[in-house]
Amino acid sequence: MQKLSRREREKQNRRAEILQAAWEVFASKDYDSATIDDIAAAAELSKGTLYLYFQNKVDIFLSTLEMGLENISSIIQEVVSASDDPIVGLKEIVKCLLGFFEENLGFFKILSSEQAHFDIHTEMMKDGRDFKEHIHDRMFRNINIVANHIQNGIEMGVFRQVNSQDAAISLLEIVRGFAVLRLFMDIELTGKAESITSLLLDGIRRRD
Amino acid sequence: MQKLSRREREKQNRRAEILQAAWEVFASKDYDSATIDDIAAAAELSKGTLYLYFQNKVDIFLSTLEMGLENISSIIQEVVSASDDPIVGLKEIVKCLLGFFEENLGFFKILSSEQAHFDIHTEMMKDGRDFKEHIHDRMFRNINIVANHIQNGIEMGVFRQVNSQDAAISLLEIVRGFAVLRLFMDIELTGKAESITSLLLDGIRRRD
Amino acid sequence: MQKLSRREREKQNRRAEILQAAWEVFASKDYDSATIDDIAAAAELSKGTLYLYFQNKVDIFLSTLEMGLENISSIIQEVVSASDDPIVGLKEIVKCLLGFFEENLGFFKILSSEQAHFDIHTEMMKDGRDFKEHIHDRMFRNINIVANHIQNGIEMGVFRQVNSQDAAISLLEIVRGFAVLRLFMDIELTGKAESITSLLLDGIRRRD
Amino acid sequence: MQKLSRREREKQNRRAEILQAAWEVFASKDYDSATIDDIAAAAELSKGTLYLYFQNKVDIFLSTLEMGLENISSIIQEVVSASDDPIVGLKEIVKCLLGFFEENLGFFKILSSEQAHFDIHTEMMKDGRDFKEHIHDRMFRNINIVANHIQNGIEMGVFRQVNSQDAAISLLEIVRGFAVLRLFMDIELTGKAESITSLLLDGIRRRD
DNA sequence: AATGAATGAGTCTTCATTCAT
DNA sequence: GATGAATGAAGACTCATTCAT
Repeated sequence: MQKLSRREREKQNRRAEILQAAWEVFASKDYDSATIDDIAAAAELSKGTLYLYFQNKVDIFLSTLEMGLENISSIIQEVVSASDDPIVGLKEIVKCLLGFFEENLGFFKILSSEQAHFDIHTEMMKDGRDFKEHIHDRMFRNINIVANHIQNGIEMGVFRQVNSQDAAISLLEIVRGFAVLRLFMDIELTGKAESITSLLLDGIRRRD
Repeated sequence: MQKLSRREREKQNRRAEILQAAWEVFASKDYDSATIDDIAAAAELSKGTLYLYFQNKVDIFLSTLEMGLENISSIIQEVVSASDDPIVGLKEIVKCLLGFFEENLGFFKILSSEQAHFDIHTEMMKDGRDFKEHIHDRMFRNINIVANHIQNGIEMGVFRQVNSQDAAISLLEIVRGFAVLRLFMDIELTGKAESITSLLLDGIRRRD
Repeated sequence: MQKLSRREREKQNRRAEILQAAWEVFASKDYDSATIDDIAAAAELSKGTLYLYFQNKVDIFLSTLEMGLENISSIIQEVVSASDDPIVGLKEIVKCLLGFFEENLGFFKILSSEQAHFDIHTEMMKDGRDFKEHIHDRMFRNINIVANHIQNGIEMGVFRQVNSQDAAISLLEIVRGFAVLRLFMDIELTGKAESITSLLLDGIRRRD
Repeated sequence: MQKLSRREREKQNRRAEILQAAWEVFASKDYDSATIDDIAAAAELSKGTLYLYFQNKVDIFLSTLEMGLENISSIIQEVVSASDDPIVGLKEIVKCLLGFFEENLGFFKILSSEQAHFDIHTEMMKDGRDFKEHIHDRMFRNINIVANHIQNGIEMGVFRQVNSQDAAISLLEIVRGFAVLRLFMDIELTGKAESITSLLLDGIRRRD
């Protein structure tokens, strides 16, 4: 059992290595432009070997996506856990996400472009349905971490009685939106943190 | 000259027909999944005919996108023009956009998924550079119509001194974000108008 | 009948115009690279019109070739007729052919490249067989004009008893060969006349 | 290293097999008429496999040509090396070339028809320029082997002071020319050796 | 007679996937 | 477990030819 366990561990490591390679490839190319050969080359493995660890190309792709979503989760979770003040926490979330996207523009590109086509891709897998839900779960987990943070602020009396999930979605989408623009315009992403946070906290309506 | 003009008009009509067909196809499939045959079939024309009206597949795609962006422009512009009260106007913009996306979920899918890959796609065309800027212009036009509306509100003293372009981007991205969710969850998109507007206007911070 | 005859004449003229355009196109492109559109554009006519004067692409091509072969015939015939001295005449033939090829490198390219594939091309026409023989007749006419000139020289006792047709073929092929080289090397074609004539007249064996 | 060497050898063999198949296909069809499918079928391989050994169709074609030119080189070189007497050697060269073309009418067809279009074809390859020069080198190598033989004869005092390269070109083109005729007429190619050699050695001018 | 819009068969090329070694 | 040669289905694009106007 010890031996089997080591085997298992090695298998997991190899899988992680491949995903890391895939991450790099998908960061620079379209899903369709990226080839299995590209990934194999990046992983310094042969094409055939990839099929020992993944069902097919979609499997690799969705697993990469999953990994990315989990990374985001970790980051947000960490920030949330570290903050006592809901307002400071919110600012930190925005800042961290902007930073993460800035550093991982490539991956973020995938996330943005494929989000809307999950259904197509997941249908290409044998157990696609499960995978689809799995990815959705990951996405909602991110939303919910933020929503919980906001809910917490509401309960503490710092935030008003908004729909915390809607607010969380809004936050995440605004950040995503600026990151997309970053692909075209020469804006400094992290420089937008202030402006975004201000909008989220106080809106645009004037109070006398 | 009359005759020439008719020819020209017919050519434009045929082009529009093809774009309409392409719109339908791209609404249901990935850029890569959609084939020229699909579009030809939808347009009830032969493959070769498409190439009389467009350079290549990318040309068809980007032209479709352009058409969609112009549709959005018209809608926002119309709403903005019709409203005297900045706050009411803002509510209307959100409501209309949600409605448009609800009705054109397919197109919106394209917009979301390919936005991040414009550069790749535009590079595939001979005069791609021009096209790239062209599409970007269209995107920014949408942003600016909303930004101008907000700026107007600021000048009228109804909105506070926010960065109007950042606010416009936020508005558009929030709407887009909810539309993406609509693809997965069974939410009523237009029902979110109230919640979104409230957030945009007053933020989440509590005022006593 | 007068009217018909004018019609007929006009038809021939139009045909000739098209062939002239085709000549120019085939001079710069492969048979396969040259498109009907190219020829139509060069002739300043519409695609469809070409089909009123020719069966199909192969017909245009072979007719162009025929025209070219007839041009060569005329040139050689003229030189031969003008010369009394067989040796001077031979020199003139070589010089004129080199000049013609130099001026019509494009056409000569076609001649060289398609010569070997006549069979394939002629098979593509309904009455291809006739055409094939027709073209061959034209080729042999060229050979025979030169052969007759040589035969004449033999009978005059100026040339020795060689097989005059073989000699004619040799002459024509040497000229053709240098013209092919001209496509690659920077040689002055007409400058080779002396060298070629000398070889043809006296060979390479040394006489003491 | 032994194993690697075997791999390498097998790869070369497979390449050679494909070229052999291509040789046969190109012998019976135009460059454009011959399809990748034809070659794959002849090689008893799948289409895709060809692309593991060659960049594209042009690459296959030019490589086939290269092989053919090298075959000719070998033949001429062998004959030249074996002969002490320049005159006998010259006769042998003519005889051997006629024999080779007789046996390889198909290849010779390619050589003749595409010679004039090298430039077009080589431009279709990524490293086309190199290839172009490469093929030209091969062509001139053939010319030069013969030219050297003649030069040798001149130095031995057997041939007169002709331009040896021009003479070599003439020889090769005459042989080529007869081979073209062989495609149309029912002549026995090898039977022409005597006549050709006589012309080359002594020309057509009568000596008393 | 002239046009040129429409056609669709035909080809190269790519690439995910398999399987013998 | 790892390899990479072989496969073949699939798709963008071209262009000779037709035909309604």
